[in-house]
Order: sequence, then C-alpha cells, then structure tokens
Amino acid sequence: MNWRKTLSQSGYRISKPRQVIMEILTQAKVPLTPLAIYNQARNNGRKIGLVSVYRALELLTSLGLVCLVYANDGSQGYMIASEGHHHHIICEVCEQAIEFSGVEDLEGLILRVQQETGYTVSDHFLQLFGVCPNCQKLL
Amino acid sequence: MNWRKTLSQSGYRISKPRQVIMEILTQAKVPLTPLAIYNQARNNGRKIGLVSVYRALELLTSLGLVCLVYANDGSQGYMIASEGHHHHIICEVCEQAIEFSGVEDLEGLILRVQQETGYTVSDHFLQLFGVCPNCQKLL
DNA sequence: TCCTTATTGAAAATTATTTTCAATAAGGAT
DNA sequence: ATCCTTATTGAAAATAATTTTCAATAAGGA
Repeated sequence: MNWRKTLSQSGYRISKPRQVIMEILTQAKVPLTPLAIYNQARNNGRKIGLVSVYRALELLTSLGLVCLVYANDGSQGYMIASEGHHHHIICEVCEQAIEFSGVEDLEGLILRVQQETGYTVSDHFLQLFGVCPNCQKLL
Repeated sequence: MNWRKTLSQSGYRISKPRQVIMEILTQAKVPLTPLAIYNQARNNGRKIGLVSVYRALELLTSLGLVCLVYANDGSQGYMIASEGHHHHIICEVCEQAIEFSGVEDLEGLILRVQQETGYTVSDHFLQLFGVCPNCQKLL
C-alpha cells in the first residue's frame, strides 16, 4: 500500500507539505532532521513551514510511513520506512542508512530475556553501526 | 572497576556534582532526563547546577559509566551502566528499565546483515519494550 | 463548483541545550 | 596539614529546538 492510500484511508489529506516531505525522504540517502528537511524543501523552491514539517513527521511516523533512527551520538533523524518491521544499519562515516529485516533472528534472544527478566516483550528497537561498502573503499 | 577509579584514571576529578549524579542514577529505577536528575538533586537538598548535569552526563556517558536509553516515543533518558556491553528492556507502563546482556545472540544476525548489505558492522544498539513483572500483575 | 473542516504557516511562547566567564574546590606537591 | 595549580562549577546570557495559537488556506466529498 502506498503512502497516499494509507493517509486517505486513515482520514488524513494529501496536503502539499506532506507530499514534499515524502518526496524528500524517499530520495534521501541519510536520515534527516526536521530542520534539514525544511531547508531542503526551501532549496528546491517548495515553500513549506517548519511547523508543518514537525507535524507531518509526527503523523507519518505514527502511521509507520516514516521512522526515526538514531545516530551513534544520540542525534535523531527521519527516514522513509517500507512496510513491515525493519531495522537500520548506519554508516559511521557517511551516515548513509539502509534497512534490513530479520525479526526472526531475535526470537531466541527475546525468549531468553523474557525468561530471565520476567518481562513480556512486545516490541524492540535494533540498529547496527558500521561502514558502508563505498566508504570501505575510500578508507 | 568502580566509577571513581574510572574517573581518576582518566584524569578527571571526583567532584560533588558528579557524585550526586552517580548516586541518583544508581538508585533510579527509571531512565532520567537531565532535568529530572537536576530536580531530584534539588529535592534532596543537594545544590548543583543544571549545566553541570549536562556536562557530567556527557562525560560519564563517554566513559561508559552511564548510558542513554530511548523510550518508545523517542524521548531520551540516562541510566547507570554496568561494565561491558549491555542492552535494556523497558516497561511501557512504569518505564522501569533493566539491563540484560547477550551480544552473542546477535552474532548470527550481524553476520547475515554484513553479507547481505556489504556493510561491516562495528557496533549495535538494541532495546526491548514490554511489561515488567510487577505491572503485569496490576493489569 | 460549493462547502465543510482539516491543515497550513507566521509569530509568539515555551522548552532544551550550549556558551561564557569569574568564582570555587579537587587533589597533587610541599 | 597547607599551598598552588587548574579542572570544574554555576549563574546568566545566548542559542537552538519544539510547541502553541489562531486566522487564512486548500483538500476533497457533496
């Protein structure tokens, strides 16, 4: 299902700022902050307000169309999200981030932690950090 | 190695604010924001500045004595860290967070992702979310 | 095309974080 | 124990990030 349908079917409108933001995030290679998205839109001649960026990101994230990733230093950025549960691996040199899937690989760990801690586990967040193929060549 | 030694051996002083912060974090059950730490110190009659809290947290985190965890909503808090690499599981009801270890369980996943993506993986961040034993009873 | 109302965006308000700098205190040297 | 050096503190100011407010706009069903 594409993001336009997801928005409509949830009762939200396909507004200009939302379109611009989805376009930018779709093409982005690295996670972007709200301000970065705003600046990029401006540079492309698309006039949108920073407030709308904040609001749209909140909405899009809640719908699972966009997701928040964390740099190793704790700073945050937004990326486009594909359907289903994914994780990200981020290059520590160029920041380029890509998705990977693999919830199954965590099953064992989750079961063990549930037994050891008594917690029930309902969700998880995993991110890998490393060096992307391109930056490996340059080093 | 205790935190005092870690600080000294790295050339840092055991100052009052750092002691207060380590005390508070050691006793804390939930991750605390800089402001929360500051307020708690104040309430206990320990007069420290908020700026020092920010500075100390940055230092302590860089030394691995304290670590940053993320709530499911993206908000951040600090927790005491034990030695070695650990992960956290956070209760979505009461926010209580505890550590668990288990880097080994990720080996397989990491190897697979390295092959699939071409990235080399050097670090990772994992957090689980769920309900703690106590909150399970109350539900 | 009209009409309803979700959404926008500018400005103001609030909150979070960082910088500056003189005063203080940690801890090695004496 | 006291002195001395300098890392560290904390108040205030500066900056940055985020949220609120509200009148104007525009999305999309009728």
